[in-house]
Amino acid sequence: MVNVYNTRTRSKEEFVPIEGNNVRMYVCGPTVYDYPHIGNARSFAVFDTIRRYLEYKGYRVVYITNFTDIDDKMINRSKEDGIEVSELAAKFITEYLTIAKQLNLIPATINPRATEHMDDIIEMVELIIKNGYGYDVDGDVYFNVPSFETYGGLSRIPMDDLSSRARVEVDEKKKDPRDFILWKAEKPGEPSWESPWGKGRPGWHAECSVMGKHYLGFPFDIHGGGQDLIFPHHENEIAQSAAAYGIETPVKYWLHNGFLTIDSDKMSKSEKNFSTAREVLDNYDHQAVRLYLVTGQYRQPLDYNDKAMKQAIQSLERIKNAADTIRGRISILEKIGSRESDADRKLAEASKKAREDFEKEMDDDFNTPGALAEIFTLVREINTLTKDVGGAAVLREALAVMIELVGILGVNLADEAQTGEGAGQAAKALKGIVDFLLELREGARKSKDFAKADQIRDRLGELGIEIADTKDGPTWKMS
RNA sequence: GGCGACGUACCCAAGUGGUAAGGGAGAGGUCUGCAAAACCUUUAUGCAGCGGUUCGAAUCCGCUCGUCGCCUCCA
Repeated sequence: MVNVYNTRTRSKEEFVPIEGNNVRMYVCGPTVYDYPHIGNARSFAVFDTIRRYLEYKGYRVVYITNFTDIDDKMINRSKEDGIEVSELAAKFITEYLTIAKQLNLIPATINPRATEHMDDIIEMVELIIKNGYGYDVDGDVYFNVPSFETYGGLSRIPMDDLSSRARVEVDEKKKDPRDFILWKAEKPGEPSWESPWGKGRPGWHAECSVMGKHYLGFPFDIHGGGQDLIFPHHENEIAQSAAAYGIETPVKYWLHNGFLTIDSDKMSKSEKNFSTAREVLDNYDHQAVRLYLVTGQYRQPLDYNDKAMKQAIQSLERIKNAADTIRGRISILEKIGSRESDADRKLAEASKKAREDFEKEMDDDFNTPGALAEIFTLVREINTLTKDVGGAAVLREALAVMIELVGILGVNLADEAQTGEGAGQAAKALKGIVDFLLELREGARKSKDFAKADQIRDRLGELGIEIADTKDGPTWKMS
């Protein structure tokens, strides 16, 4: 049983999909006007992990994450750069997809774009007007907040409080200072679409409501995004969707991830205080970055700094070493044959327990640090027991569990270099050659010719083949 | 001003009523020709502070201090 913290109710709730085993999930995607920063990457990684875990639990997940490719920021940036809005969008969509791949995100079921859904957006605005929640003034269409009684339900901002804060640019056209714009009348030189109110473009994040409805239907199960989207973005989204389609609760569970900070300050584009995902991924191992992003529970703030990254690198290394230890032992067993012992039973037990404990942590609102701790417990068991395990099947099972659990966190251990187990004639030959050299080296070591032994190890090391001596003989791996 | 989050060892970070997970770093040790890895021991009588409730609190309540966020484009 999975429990999730629902922002709407401010409490943990048992996760029960609306429809059987199917989970419909929408995560706010990037506005493609600039390079995503590492904080954006956290959001991507967090929701990817949530998705992976739900799939692991046997749910069938439809996962939608959008590209917002038309809004003020898009227009402003395209003017600055002197390129078309569509060109700008194409550039950063490519960038996003590259980062997504490097972070090992499972591709979304669909990545819809706002500009592909103009008809739907216009239809929604029409419905809002028709239902008495919106009005048109000279080509601008506003949502009338006071007419929507439950406004503020998600962010829990009292209506009165909102009305007293008409401080920034009071728009004379608005009936009420709290009203927000749904459709903006065309300005010269900006992209626009035909509508019943004249040429124009969407104002707020209408696309999220529209695409959520289009691909998932209301109500759907999970809507995710960063905490900064709670107000006004998601508050408005609920109001729009409810007002247009008459659905009281368009989304069952609202999940919001905490911020990633830099030196304890919020990362923010407007403050020029951020690192782009690109810089980070160029500087550090991709898998380590991914692991780092889930070292904190997703709702808590997470600080980004060199030290945190170094720790993630160490953690990843420890996990990889354990996997290599098993692989090395398997290859040794191929030579010396099996000889089962008490350790076999213990390791089998540890694998089973690791899976159970991992699930217990993840069931509790996706507690990734706790889940990671359970993985490390298994790592310790592996490191302690493997040298005495005699059955390859037990080792393979432990390795499979490791790979699967770590995989939920987005780290791919399966593709790691294996000790010559790869298919193909070249791989076979390589394995034979290295094994032969190791035999020679063992001979040298026996006759205390350490100079020669070290020479072999050093030369292989230069070629990217690392040797490790164990009690039952040497193992090697590609580094 | 309104709303909210947080404060756990040198660092990161779980735990939310039953007597402090895990990782990193440090120290000591084991193994080892050396190396790498690994293993063992060790590092918070205490969880911002002060009160209260309780047989029992890091966990609940109150107050204080501190940090941060949202309320305006932002994951």
